Amino acid sequence: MEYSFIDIEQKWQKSWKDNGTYSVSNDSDKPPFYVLDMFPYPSGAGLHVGHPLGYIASDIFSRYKRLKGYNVLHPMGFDSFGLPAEQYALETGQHPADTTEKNIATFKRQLDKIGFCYDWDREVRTSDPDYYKWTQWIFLKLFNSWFDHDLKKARPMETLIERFEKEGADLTLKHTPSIFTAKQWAEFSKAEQADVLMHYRLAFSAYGEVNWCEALGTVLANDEVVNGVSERGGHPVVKKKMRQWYLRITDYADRLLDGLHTVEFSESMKEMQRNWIGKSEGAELDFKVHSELTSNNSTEAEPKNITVYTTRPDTIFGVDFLVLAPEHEMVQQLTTADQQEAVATYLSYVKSRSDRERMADTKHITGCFTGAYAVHPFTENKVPIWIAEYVLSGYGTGAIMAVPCGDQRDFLFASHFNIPITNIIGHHFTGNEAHPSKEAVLENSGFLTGMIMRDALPVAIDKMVEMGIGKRKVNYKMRDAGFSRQRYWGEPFPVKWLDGVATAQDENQLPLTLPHVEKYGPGPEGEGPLANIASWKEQQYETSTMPGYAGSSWYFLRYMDPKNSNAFCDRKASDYWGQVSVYIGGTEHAVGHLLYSRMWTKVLHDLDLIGFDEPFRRLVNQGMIQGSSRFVYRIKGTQTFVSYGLIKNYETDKLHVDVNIVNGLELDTSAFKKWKPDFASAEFILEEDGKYICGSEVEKMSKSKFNTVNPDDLVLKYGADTFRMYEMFLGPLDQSKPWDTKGIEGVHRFLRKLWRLFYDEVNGKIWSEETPSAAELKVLHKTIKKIDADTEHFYFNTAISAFMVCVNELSDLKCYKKVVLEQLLVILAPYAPHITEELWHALGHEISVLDVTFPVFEEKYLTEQTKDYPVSINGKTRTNILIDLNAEQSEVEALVLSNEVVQKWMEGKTPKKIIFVKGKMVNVVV
RNA sequence: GCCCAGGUGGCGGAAUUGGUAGACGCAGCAGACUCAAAAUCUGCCAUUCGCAAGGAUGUGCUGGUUCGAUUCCAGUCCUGGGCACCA
Repeated sequence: MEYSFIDIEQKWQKSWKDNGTYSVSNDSDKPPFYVLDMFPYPSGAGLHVGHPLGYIASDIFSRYKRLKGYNVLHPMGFDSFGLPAEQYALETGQHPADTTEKNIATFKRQLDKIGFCYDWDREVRTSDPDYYKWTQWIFLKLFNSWFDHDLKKARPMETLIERFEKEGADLTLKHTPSIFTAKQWAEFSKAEQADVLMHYRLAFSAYGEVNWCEALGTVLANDEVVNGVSERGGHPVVKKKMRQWYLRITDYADRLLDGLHTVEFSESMKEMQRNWIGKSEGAELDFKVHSELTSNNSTEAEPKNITVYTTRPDTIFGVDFLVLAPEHEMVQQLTTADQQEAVATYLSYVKSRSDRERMADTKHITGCFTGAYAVHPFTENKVPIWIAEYVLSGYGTGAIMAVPCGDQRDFLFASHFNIPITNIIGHHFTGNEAHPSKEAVLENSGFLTGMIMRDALPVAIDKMVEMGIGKRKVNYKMRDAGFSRQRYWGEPFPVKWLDGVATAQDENQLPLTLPHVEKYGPGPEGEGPLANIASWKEQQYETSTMPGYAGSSWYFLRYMDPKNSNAFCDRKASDYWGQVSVYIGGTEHAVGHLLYSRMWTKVLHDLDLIGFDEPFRRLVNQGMIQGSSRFVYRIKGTQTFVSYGLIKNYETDKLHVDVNIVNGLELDTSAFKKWKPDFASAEFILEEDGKYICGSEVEKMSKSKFNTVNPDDLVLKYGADTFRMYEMFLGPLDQSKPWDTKGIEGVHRFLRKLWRLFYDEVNGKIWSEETPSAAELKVLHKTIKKIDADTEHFYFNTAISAFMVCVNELSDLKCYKKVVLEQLLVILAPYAPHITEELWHALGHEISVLDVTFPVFEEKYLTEQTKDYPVSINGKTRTNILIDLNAEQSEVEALVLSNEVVQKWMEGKTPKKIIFVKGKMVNVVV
């Protein structure tokens, strides 16, 4: 009897569906276990082999936990708001809702073929009004909450208003724009009060910079800006200030850091989040602007101080200049008359540069002197004030004190502009490069001279505080998260602008549904497409929409109670399931999505809406499946293609070619001619052996690079079980690897070989009721042990090789015994659910192999008496000697030294030392 | 530029706690079965010297620690991911 995977897979997929095998109840005696995938954005290109990698892993794990006796929640849904659907709408005029619907249908059909155990009754879609009603509802919670720094938690705005009514605000209250008394508060106008409150709301509105493209009249995503111009049309892009919504995630910075101690994320993942949050401790320090300036710019009465942020106040005596971010608010005021023109030129240059360019391009040192000077607070020397793009306005105070002898960027800047460098660390500073250290002894440093820098740090701060020119300051690299987009395909804000005051809508009126628009282009003044709708504008609704991450910041909660129309998630449901037990997804979400969803969870927890404040107990990262692109080389201006080995002789253009018409590196030239009409008349210059060899490169898998492989084709040809196991067999889950279909045959052969343990071509059924031998039980239990441990740790590639070893060994032993085989089926079921279900029922079982218990490994079958010890002389293995496992050092030494090979290598010398590690090895040192 | 990860045969990878480098699989080679093919089975398969026995070299590169290093440390090169409006 043949292994006909197509029939088997169809049969069981239908059976599981009909019997509701995967439906999950919130009411069970079993302990809950929640396995979650990062839900996909349903792109128009459909699923490629990269998508299922994590889904297969989570599916295996879910089934494994089910066999281990858990009630497993394993849902799937779609992150269906987003930019690509809108861009597609712009190009084709098709409504994003329609294309999204279509794409989701394709995704679901493709996912189902792979045999995942999702409970589709719990599916969520972020673009569904029944879903985004609750996204808007949570937004209102954020809007109506503030972060109480005394209690370190979010509280309703009413509590803050009460406080203002009773006590007003003093400087101890973070964020307050001014100090006021209770009486003054009462006298504020509504707009003034709203303005103060806006400084506290967790979702707030403020002005911020966006990528502005004048020619397109629209705001662009970073992704849409390539080399400083718009991707569409290649128009110039500049930064522009616009009113935006933000989430006050910075208030949660410390809790986001602390929370990392309570979760199982990889150390590198935690490290990335810590670096993103970027907590640093230092000081803010005021520099007086030199009085010369007042005479130059006499209109300004009093020169302000420049406040810099530094993590190294100990290096204060090494300050040779100050640098302001070009966007710093004091730049205009500081610039002297003769520097006006130079500064203006520099500012227009900076406006065209992205933050990324500004940080990455350290080879070109740019900057401009303002003409102004500050006064050093201790030496009273004149310190020139510069502006430069390497100082970013968003970090610290947007101004730094430059210490060239200790900071490499400052050093390069000083060298480039010939600014004299003060040395405060003696011989540590060579004059060729900066010496960034905290261990050097300070010289030439006034009251700090003679101290080690590390010790001088607090002394310096104390002195600055005492003089009233500085204070300790904790700083975060993380900024508040931009939360609005001038786009159509996202959640509308349930907010109206009444007399310039953002006014939250009543939650009973939710959802505020996304209205239909005629065109998807921008509104006037760079507003979103919603601004083109007269009725929307008349009602004074906010015209921007929420960003992609809004819906994905809480979807894991909705799965617990997906149909609830009275709450985002019933408290009983979230208390039953609790945190996500294991969350699986790519590291590309390391900082964005994970931080946002962690923040939302903390807010919901603070407001007592859920019982946990970290969403994900354990995080498993899968690597990216990369595409292996192939290239052909066309001689410029012709239809002649040159094989890779010969391209040096010609001037060629490099073109992507479909990987599916290339075998290894050899192009199928006739398939190539048929591939695109343009190439029908293609001619080739071939290698000596008559082949056309393609170039290759590893890149992101994408339709435009013609390097995608569709899982449907593979499932059709080899079956879902083979496909699932092959994806897992490729390598460690967390490692990125290029896709190569070549090896899939091996896994398919393995499943057929498994099949032949049950069925013989001639005799049909061959399994027996015989009692297994010790050797057979050893093979079985060795495998159970390995599979159990590897599955728990997501080491699926080694688990699969253990299955292969097991089936190879059972075949060699001609073991067709039911007792052994049925246990093998159970442990294999998570990996290959279809074939195991088929064989399990063939063995006579009525219930599904999903609902049995994972076999228990028993040590007694594995115990060994002896070991074939590797014996090395001076660390080089020379021979193996079979020794009793219980043998002690002295016995072993005697056995080893009497060995012929050992004696030969010892060349008659006496051993200095014999190292014996029980159960491992012996090493003789001569 | 900054942050994170990775670099082992022709290829994907294994060695999970410092202890026999190359498990398992692909590709390849030789053979068995077959009229033939497919399927299946058996053997070989890091490089190099050697008829062989056996030896030397070998985990990106340069050093270090150790009886012993793919594994630990320092430096360096290369590749991939992220860097705040792609998701």
